[in-house]
Amino acid sequence: MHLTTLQQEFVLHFGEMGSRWGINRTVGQIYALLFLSSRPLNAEQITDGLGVSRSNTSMGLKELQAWGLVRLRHMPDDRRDYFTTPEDLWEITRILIAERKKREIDPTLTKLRELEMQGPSGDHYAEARIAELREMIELMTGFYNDMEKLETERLVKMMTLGSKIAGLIDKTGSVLTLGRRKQKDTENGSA
Amino acid sequence: MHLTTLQQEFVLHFGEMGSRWGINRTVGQIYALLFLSSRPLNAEQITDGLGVSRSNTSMGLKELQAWGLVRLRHMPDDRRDYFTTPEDLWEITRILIAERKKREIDPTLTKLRELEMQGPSGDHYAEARIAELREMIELMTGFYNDMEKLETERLVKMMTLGSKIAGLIDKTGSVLTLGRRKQKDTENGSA
DNA sequence: CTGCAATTTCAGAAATTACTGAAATCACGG
DNA sequence: CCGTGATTTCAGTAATTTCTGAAATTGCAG
Repeated sequence: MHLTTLQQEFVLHFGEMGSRWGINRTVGQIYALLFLSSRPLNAEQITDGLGVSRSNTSMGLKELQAWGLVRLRHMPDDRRDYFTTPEDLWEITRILIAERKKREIDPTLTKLRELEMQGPSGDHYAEARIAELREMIELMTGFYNDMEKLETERLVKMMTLGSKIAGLIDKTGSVLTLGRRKQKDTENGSA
Repeated sequence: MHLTTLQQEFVLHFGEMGSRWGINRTVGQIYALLFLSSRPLNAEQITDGLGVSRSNTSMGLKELQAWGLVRLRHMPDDRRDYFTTPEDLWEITRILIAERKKREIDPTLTKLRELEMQGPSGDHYAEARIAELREMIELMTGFYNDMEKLETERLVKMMTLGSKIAGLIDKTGSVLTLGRRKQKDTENGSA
């Protein structure tokens, strides 16, 4: 496996970023390599493409599979395992967000609820702060659940519209018409 | 500094989650302690509340200040530094998102642009994949920039509306009126 | 079964990251 | 200035995480 300069640089960058993203260098590199590869790769190709040990590759692939970021394929007349990343970037993004939520947020939400279940502690301020935090997380994860359900097409449209989308909502929470407004501007709302 | 059981548990949880959040245990614990504290704390109070070394506290506070998650206060007739977290959870959330974007996404976006600047590499597939990734990140960070500007009130409304917001957009990207629709349903759109 | 290639596991080594205590620096009041 | 308390720095150590090579396991073909 010879890597092009482009692949090299990309792979190294993902390796370096790995620690910030909560994965280790090898995992980042494996993912990067598969991401740029037009065909599935087997563990040995990855191993010598990256210059790491075979066992390290094995562990890295296992972790990527646990994240759902890498898939197993098989080739005719070859019993080795081949790996790919999902093609669709949106699918990848959804997976990433879902997994990070699961690992970084859900455990805390559970813990906060647990603490609230324990009843009065005498520390009113702390209790209030914990409740407030739980509520915010619930609001945000609720919103996430709604967005998660949307088809990609609609999400892309939303993102493209950007802040225009917020113009649709006034501060009371009612939805306003915007653009497409008929002749009479009389029935206006706030902004 | 004696911690209540509630504080203890919360602090320990944040310490454990720290590594998943890209901070170390002590930093997580310091933040947690300040978050639950109704009054500013000085470094010594933190140190013995958590049972870590004074120097560790100092480094942790420095990191939290670098994140913008902790603020310095001063008390009359006391030359020690006191620390608090911002009160407003939305402000905290904005800071967190902005900082994570800065650390986890911006460097990659820069790198991708850099790679594209290097011109043709002969690896069409990799080039296409990199361009595609850059475009998606640009779309998402662009959307983020728009959302970032909104007042909190509007954001909350948006999140509360949840998927209803997406109902406003049809797949062509035009904005539909929804609810508030006058008597004539004739001019309808898709959903 | 047996043999062999592919893969995984795992104990220890290597690398990285976090933490401490001692010394240095800072900053203010006298 | 000097002295004192507060804070930071930093070299060394401790703890944790990552990586390796060897051994174990898997699973398939003959």
